[in-house]
Amino acid sequence: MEATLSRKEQIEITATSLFKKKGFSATSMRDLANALGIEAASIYSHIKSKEEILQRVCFRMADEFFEALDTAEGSESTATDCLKAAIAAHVQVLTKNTAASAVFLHEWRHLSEPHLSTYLALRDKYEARFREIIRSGIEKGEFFLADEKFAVLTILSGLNWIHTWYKPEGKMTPEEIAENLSAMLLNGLTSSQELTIPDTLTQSN
Amino acid sequence: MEATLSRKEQIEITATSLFKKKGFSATSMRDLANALGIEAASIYSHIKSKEEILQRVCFRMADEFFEALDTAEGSESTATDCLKAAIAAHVQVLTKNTAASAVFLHEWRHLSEPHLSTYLALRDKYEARFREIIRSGIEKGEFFLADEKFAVLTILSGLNWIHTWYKPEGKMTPEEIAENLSAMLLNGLTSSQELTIPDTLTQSN
DNA sequence: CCTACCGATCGGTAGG
DNA sequence: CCTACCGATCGGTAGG
Repeated sequence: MEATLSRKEQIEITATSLFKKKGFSATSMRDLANALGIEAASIYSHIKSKEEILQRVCFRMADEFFEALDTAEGSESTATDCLKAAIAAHVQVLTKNTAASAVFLHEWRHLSEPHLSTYLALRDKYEARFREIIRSGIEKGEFFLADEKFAVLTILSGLNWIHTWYKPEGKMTPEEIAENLSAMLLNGLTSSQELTIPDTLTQSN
Repeated sequence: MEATLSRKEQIEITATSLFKKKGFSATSMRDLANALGIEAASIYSHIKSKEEILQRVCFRMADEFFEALDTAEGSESTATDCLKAAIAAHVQVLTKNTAASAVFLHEWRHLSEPHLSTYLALRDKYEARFREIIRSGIEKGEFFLADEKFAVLTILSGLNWIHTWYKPEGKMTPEEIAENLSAMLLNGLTSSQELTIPDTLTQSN
């Protein structure tokens, strides 16, 4: 599997993992070089700057989130099913690469302009898609709430902790995680639509 | 108001705000000195190290969260009311000081040992208190879910984005925010227990 | 991909 | 609270 990775891809993957663990600012190019087994100066034959790595990770992840959402929104009729599909799509992307997800969610503020503004605009566009799903659900009488923006941010925030503990070898599949989250967020704790989920989760931290 | 603050408190408050905006690692002592209008070396007459500031903020916030939870849990009978009170208490602490909350939630990983382990143990203890509320609610037939740990992390994650946009002069009070969040998390989007909340929120970012 | 190196900046100390 | 300064480390370049 690793044999087919270019040096540039290896650098990106290793950097992403370090950025997740220590944060972008606290990760030095010498840390990265050390993890790769080369000298710091050698990294610059493959990338232009430390920030370029961050940019590539952030915007690649943004692409993936939009692509997953496009597919999810395509075929659903009710707002409820559409939201469930959007949640499942979001969880799929988060679990597919937890390190890149963590960097996307937490390290974007170290982007310089104009990349920072681009990033924030993309994020707002993504949230707007969710807002529209909620709004249409309210209109159709499927959802009951006063404020779409508030609801969307609560939902996304309720999904975006998954990267902290998810491991592919854990007991829950991404599909099961998505179902569980949809059930909690759509029906709440007090609804009796219980789910059958293994009660042992992969430990966080 | 500011007149009664000691220099040490001024340093802590200014540092907290910078740590929130730029992150702990990307904030230099010269940034901090500049914001205070003094020389970097002068800061060290009041504090021992940069990390000491982070430690003080993190553990003071931990204290506040526990204290608020103690009060909340004191007087409630049903698990539902207890959870609502715990959510309201958590939101109160988050909104009382958004900068310190952001540092508490996101910068703790820059703590060195043994502080890091202490921090993680405290966080687990806090989460365990929520788990116990949920567990007792399941036992009493108030809540329906398969996994307390998963539920608690989703709930807390659904609350912990508030510091990114809350401003005291905004349209929603902390009490209204807490009610809104309790309604979403306990009843879900599909329940018709609608709330009357101003539909204009303080803008995020 | 390496050696050799750059200027800038880091957290922090000495001594007043 | 300041001046003066420390050794270490930073991101990055030159030249091979």
